[in-house]
Amino acid sequence: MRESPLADKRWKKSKEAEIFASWLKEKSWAKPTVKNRIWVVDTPPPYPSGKIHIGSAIHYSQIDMIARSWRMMGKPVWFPLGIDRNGLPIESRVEKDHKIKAHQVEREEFLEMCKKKLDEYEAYIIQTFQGLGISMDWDAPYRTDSPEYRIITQGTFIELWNKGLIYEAKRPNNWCPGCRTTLADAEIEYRSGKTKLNYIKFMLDDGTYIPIATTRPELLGACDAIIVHPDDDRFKHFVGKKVKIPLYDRKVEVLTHPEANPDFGTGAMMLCSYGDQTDVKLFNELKLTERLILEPNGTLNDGGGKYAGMHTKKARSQMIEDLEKNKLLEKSEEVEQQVPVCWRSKDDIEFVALPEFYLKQQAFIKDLRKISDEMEFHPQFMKQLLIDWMDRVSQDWPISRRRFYGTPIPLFKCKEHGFWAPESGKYYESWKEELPCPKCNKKCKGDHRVLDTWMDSSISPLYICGYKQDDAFFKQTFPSFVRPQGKDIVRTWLFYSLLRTFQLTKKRAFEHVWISGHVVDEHGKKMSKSLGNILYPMPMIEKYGADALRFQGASEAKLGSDIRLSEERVRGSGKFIQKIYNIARFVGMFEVATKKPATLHNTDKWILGELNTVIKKAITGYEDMDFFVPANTVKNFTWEIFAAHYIEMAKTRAYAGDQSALWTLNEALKAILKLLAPITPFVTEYTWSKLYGGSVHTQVMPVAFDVQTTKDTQKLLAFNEKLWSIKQEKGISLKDGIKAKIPGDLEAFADDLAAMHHLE
RNA sequence: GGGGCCGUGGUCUAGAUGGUUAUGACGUUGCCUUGACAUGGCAAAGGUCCCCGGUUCAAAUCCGGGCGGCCCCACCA
Repeated sequence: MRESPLADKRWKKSKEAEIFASWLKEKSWAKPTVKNRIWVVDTPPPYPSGKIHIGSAIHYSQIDMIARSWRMMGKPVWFPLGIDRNGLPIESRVEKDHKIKAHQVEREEFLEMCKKKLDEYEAYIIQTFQGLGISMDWDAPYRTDSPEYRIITQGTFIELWNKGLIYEAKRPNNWCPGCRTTLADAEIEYRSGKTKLNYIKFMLDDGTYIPIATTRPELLGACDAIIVHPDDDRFKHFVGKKVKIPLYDRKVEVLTHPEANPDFGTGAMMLCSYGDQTDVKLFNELKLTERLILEPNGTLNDGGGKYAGMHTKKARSQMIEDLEKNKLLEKSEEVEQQVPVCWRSKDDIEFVALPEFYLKQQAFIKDLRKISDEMEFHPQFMKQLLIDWMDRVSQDWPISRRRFYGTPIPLFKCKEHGFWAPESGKYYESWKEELPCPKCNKKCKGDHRVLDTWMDSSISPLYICGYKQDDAFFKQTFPSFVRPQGKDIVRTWLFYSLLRTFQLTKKRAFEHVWISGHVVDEHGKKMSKSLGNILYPMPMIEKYGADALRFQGASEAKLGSDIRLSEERVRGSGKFIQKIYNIARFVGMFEVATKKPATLHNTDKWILGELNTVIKKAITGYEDMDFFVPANTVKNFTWEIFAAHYIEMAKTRAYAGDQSALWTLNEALKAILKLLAPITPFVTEYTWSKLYGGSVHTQVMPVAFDVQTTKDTQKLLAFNEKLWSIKQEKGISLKDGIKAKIPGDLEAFADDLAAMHHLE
């Protein structure tokens, strides 16, 4: 017996910060210096938005569990931190905060404002992540807006440009009026809402009319044809005739096309440039005259006639009113509609044709499908999200954005020779640079546009592996070990990363892809401002500790399922953290027995046998990166069997100094601490270092003990519970003596059971 | 319209390859300061495992159909 090295009666959460500080000081997670394979985690670079959702906190904690557990399985893991700093949200933030519009100030000045804001938000991310105990390489964070990173982004652009995989084209595309930029299909979401389907009369000269149904009357000014189905007898006599566009003086022809569904609306539809993708397709197919009546800010231009200057929504209501006045509106009915919106600003998407750069992707789908089969998905079923998206890619990727805070497009335009790319390996701020044309030596202006931010984030697996920076490191690391990410960005980050990596290397980007679900509230509802159910990580950490939050994140749901979270649940997990501490405190009361005794007591053999099963199951879980398995397996064993039954049985021998009991207590505790270390890094580190010295995180995962797993567990538990129950019925204390017979098949544990229950 | 996931006590949840009293948490009730732990321990109450049919000696677990929920995808104006 001795004073337990764990003097405090309770686990103090304030220890977490001290422990983290010492990890930082020792640079515990620096880039491995080994000669062979290095296991690189392609961390999702968080975007500094000023807030951190508790879902992100759980998400990154789980990714940390991947890094920690694989380190403890003997792999040299590098877990870098990246910060995703390019893109629109920061621009909107700055515009709001300073009450300006980006194009109203000098570009240089605007960029500086964005950078300052990003730095501020970034510090908050780092503070939160460190509070969570995340074991990233804190000395070498990369930033996607740094010149070093942008050199690589631009370098890969130039490489693909030179290969002929990037081209410029003017075609109607998704346009976000709020963000004033073209968007890729992957950046579009759909919002369901009610809208009016208006039945409008297109008059013929003879006073008859053809009715068409539309949800977008504001585009009448861009109408260039009416179509009806070829087999639709109702409109046969209209085909080939000219009808007058309501509210406008122009006439358009009635054509036939199978795209018109006789069962929808009136069966006749108008084609306008551009109401939706169908319009885009048919304008092209029928060679109609394009009229672009929408301005980039979402208002109508002169093509809108007297509605010029109005925003589409205003124009719509005004025109409906005018149609009604002129008796050109048959009726309006409410319909349910899926409206495409911008995934960032949630503005309604318009279709606008502007010259943009495109990266070829359709031609690579076949190869990417093959590549997908070479990667292991955790969980397996998430692979379907990727396959589904690839099956639906219908056009090339528009990659240029008419914004400011992004990687400048490294292209220069010669009036005579067109666009050309400079040498890679240098950072080009093209929008303010001029270079001589390589053909005619005339000064060329750089392009003013920037790249879609997915163009830079999608090369993270290449960047961190040292692509075009450190060939030796690249050989040790590529393809990277694992891509962890949320399911919501499969069609963007995952798909684009695979595409870009394949185009540049002809290889898969990752060995493993790990995809997690969302964190939702305790009833499975999405956390949102309007529901008032949002939780933030820092208050939770301060109240219950990072270990409690992390354990909750690991034990609540299987990999890929949504994780339910509430303060109640986190508090519940905190109890288990305390339990671990109490068990360690108990074991610490005895001198550490490091020498294995020649023979082990049957009770000790039994618990080690049970522990063997737990070790095997937990490690299988870690290999599959599913922390639900180790978290719950180890917790149940530790609490329900090891603490509740084994410790009580072995206690008397422990106090008597029995070496078999003491050795077993220590070895079992060590195994438990190691198995839990990736999930609850703080309490395990503290107790391990106090009892055994050093860090639990540099240990390797436990291996099975040399004992047979017995079938005694259920019988032992039943016997103990029976006696506890009897004592309760009799109203006597647990320490009181009782007469009872030990069943024959528990004879091997007779002495421990007799001592535990005070059998007479 | 297509696809995915799912439907287990008041609430939430576990349950490869079908097998005796269906797991755990939170909550509820009762007892207990037992030489780690009262922010604890022990015990107890509480379930038609969504419904119908099938396969089987045996189904929460497999198959078919239905009902319901969540999510993703999709150009029906």
